[in-house]
Amino acid sequence: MAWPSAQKERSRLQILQSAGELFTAKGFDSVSIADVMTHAGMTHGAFYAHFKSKKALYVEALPFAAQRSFSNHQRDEQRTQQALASYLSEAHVEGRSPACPLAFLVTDVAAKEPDVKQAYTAAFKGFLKAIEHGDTSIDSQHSLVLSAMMIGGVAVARSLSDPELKAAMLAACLQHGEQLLGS
Amino acid sequence: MAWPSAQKERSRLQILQSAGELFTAKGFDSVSIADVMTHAGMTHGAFYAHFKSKKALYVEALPFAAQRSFSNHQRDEQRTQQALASYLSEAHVEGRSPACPLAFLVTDVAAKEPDVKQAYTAAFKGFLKAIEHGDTSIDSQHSLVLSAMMIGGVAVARSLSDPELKAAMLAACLQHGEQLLGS
DNA sequence: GTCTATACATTGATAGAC
DNA sequence: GTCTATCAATGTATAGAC
Repeated sequence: MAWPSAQKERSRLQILQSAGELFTAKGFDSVSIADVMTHAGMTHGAFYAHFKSKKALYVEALPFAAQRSFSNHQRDEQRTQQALASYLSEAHVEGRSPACPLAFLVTDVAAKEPDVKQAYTAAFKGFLKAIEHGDTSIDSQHSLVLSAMMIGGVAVARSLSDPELKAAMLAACLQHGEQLLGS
Repeated sequence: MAWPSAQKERSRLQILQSAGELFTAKGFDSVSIADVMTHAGMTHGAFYAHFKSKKALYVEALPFAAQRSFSNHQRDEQRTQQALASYLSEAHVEGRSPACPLAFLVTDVAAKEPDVKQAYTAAFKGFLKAIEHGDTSIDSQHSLVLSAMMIGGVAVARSLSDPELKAAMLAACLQHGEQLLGS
């Protein structure tokens, strides 16, 4: 068997990047393969030279987007407090910074096949590790609480039509999160 | 204009009930009108005598399902601690008790039209009120944190493939929630 | 490997009989 | 008001030319 050419690898990454953005922003079902491919600069026929199905793409795009989001919100190595504020910001909720699929796709994943849930679970464990290995000390129980509040806070904020309530939600979660990190 | 007959009203409620269950369990896009109508004991052609579109049904089914879930998890009037435990239970996550659309559909609503988000927002405000008007005292900031943690905890738990992590998540949120209610 | 074209299934919504 | 039948649109996946 031959290796994939460098060009093929580039196309593949383009597709993953495109899918990560679009799935996270609009949800799996609301994005067509044609959407993904157009946004990646190709036509939809080329898709199946890289992935065997739309679901297979989802399983790979989810951790890909998670990685991108993590390294963005946590860009200063391990400054956990900074990462918390960045995560619970309006910029994140509005999608102006690379969005976290753990928050944007929680519900989306729930009713899907086991391998999709496994991809989510793996990414979530990475999320927990990042919280626990930061520059502040937190036990595993509180890291679970913190993650639920961060993901829930962002997800709920995103679904609210009332701007003030949205802002209040993010502020309350941020403040409580700082408390959890400082205990 | 004439009133709706009692029979029409019954059919309408059947549809709302069916849609509430199915949308909450599988998400809006994964459920067809035919699914809803079959589950309601009718054929899909009859749908448009009651609602003008699938989206219009969503806007009505969401608060309908929320109401049903609330009164179930909070069946003993205002015993907030009990309601918390019921909400953060595996039975709820597995969908064995009437599921809360606020948790099961957070992500689903986010990318949809403003009126859908308004329906979600209204239901969420009801959720907050229920927390604040319970038998324990909690300020509005902590009720926001608690709601984010409850919704996030249930939503994340539902998307995890690892049973132990799922149980740990629910247990951690429950314990911290009791703490929040008792301060 | 990427393109255009198309097969095939699903589904939201409408039409007309009863 | 509910039924059966059907239209029109969308979207996954495949086929074949380049």
